[in-house]
Amino acid sequence: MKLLKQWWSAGGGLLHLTMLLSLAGLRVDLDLYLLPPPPPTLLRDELLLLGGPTRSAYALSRFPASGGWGRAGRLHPKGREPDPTASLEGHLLREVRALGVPFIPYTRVDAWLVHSVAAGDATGAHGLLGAAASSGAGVDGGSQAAPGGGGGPRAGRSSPLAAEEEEKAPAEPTAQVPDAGGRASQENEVLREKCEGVDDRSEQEKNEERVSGQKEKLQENNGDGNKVADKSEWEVEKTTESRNERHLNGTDISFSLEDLFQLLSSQPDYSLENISEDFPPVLGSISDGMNSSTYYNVNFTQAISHDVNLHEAMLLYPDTTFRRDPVARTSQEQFLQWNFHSNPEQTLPETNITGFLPPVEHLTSQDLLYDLDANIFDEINLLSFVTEESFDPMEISQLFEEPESDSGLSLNSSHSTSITKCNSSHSVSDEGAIGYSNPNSLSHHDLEGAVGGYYPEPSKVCHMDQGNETGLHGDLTFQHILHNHTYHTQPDDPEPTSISFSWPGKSQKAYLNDTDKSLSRDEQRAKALHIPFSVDEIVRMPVDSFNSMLSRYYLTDLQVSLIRDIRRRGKNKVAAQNCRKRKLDMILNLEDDVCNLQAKKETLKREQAQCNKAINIMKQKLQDLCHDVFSRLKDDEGRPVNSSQYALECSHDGTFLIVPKELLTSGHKKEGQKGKRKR
DNA sequence: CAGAGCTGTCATATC
DNA sequence: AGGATATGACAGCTC
Repeated sequence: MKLLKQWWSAGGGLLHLTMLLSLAGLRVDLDLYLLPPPPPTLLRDELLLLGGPTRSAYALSRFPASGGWGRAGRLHPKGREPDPTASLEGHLLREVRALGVPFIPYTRVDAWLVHSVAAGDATGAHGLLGAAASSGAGVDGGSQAAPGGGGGPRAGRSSPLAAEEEEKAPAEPTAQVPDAGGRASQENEVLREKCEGVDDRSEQEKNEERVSGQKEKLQENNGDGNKVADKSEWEVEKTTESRNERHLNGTDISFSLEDLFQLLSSQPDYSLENISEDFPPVLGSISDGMNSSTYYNVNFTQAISHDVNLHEAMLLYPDTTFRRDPVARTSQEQFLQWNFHSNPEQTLPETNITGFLPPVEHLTSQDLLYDLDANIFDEINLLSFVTEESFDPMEISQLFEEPESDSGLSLNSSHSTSITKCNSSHSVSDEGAIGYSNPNSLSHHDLEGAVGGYYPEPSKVCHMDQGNETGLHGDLTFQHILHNHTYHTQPDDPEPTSISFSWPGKSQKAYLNDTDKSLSRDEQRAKALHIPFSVDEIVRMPVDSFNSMLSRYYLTDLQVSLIRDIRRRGKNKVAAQNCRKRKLDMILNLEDDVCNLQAKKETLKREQAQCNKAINIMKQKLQDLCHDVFSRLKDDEGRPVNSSQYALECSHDGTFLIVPKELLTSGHKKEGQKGKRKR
């Protein structure tokens, strides 16, 4: 604790705290992963505390004015409100605040932490585990597990996992601080050999033992563990929520970072065993008597000493720290390099540590850290919204800042938003939707298009750990949905079935950026907030289904707001496209009409010309006829009739009259007035 | 670099 | 009255 204070005061920063926790195997990540967004109130408050302007005023402006931790609002279908403090975040916040740290971001705890929940260890036997699972990996947040309950503050130490590992571990000499890299390497080798010699079982065996051990411990500590395990999910939620309430009342709030570290040291999978393979043996123990694991022989104090200053690390690794090198290292390796090698000349062992941190589907804060800049603390709050490995705070900030958006709906668009299924043997099609139980409304394709999300059933939360498939097989179907947020950029991309994922031909960041570029902004937003539906679903969903979906599933206000925005924008986008299409059609139709009318006009003109021509012909014929008639006519005196003075007029009875023109003109005025009849 | 075209989004009107 | 739809206007992006 003292070191933590020093570390913080030295500018180590929050990120280092999270990194340390992450190194310790807890994997307290800056990204949310399974977590809902952080509480807006906290975000605002902590932003103020941080004193840094947010780059996402837009995002903040969209935050609901109220809300609790994470999925505030709907923790349970019955409407039970969540326990705002029943979470690891709450613990950490209090703990770190006690250290004078103004802010701790929303954290992510997954992997083995979740196992305790999935295995029915909701009694809080692991204390922190329960808290972590309840807040982080627990899909249903605090309703799932009892944070710090049951097992009490030292639950981590009494963890069956810790006990189990301690039994397996040989007596290890007291950790010593390495004085040089070479010595550290030697010790590391020795340590690795010991570890390998002791723990040569398969991961699956260990996981099975862990699960069984958790259950046993559950029975020991709570006595009703089986009852809890046998209870319905809703009942389990009630039980754990009641524990949360107890926790709220302060009866068992004594979790500390020490506990956290101790607990971490007892976890075999993700922490020290693997760390020890790749890092100099950081020996010794936490000075305050923390029951550090002798088996793993890792000292967080040393880790802290190696990882003193974020800014220093940034200066030392200006090029590599925040850039993913696709060829030489995985992101985890880079992170470790950044985190542990304050000496730039000290090279990182090229050991594959993917067993420590599954890369693709579990890119964690380490990944984020590459993208953080010197103003990283201004972005920490935004990191809280980051739920995907490919997001960095800038991206998230921009996501919510940029006024223009691409909801990903296009008449011709075919964004590939499918979730990569790491294990193709587990289909999601027959398990219903991700928090969307209407089988008629959600197809398999829709599921693949879901942008993120979690399943609201807390009991189904578990980490996608291959070693635990035997014990948690029934839940694995959802694990792909819950934990695998890798998105194909190419539909034909082979499914990443291996934990060791290599970024194809380009840097990880570039790859992720490209991947994200394939997603619309709304899709990215939905992904960031773990909206358990695809944008396409949200938009195309019928109104009734949409409304029932909003009311049926645990969605935070922010999620609901985003979903509605996505639907509104998507609908409007389609409407705008249709409108433009109609407008274009109208324009085209009008152009056709114009052409048709012009053609008709020309036809009429031609007809008119022909008629005029015919009329002229007729007039000429009439004139000739009249001339011929008058040439033959004689008056009474035998003189020829002047055609200029007289005109022929045909009467009704067929007779012709020779009428003087002046009479003809006046006769028009006076009908019936006729001249003299001529023959 | 300017401009046209396309697209997404918002505000508002209309249904 | 409220939601869905239509549309004008604007801005960003691409060519």
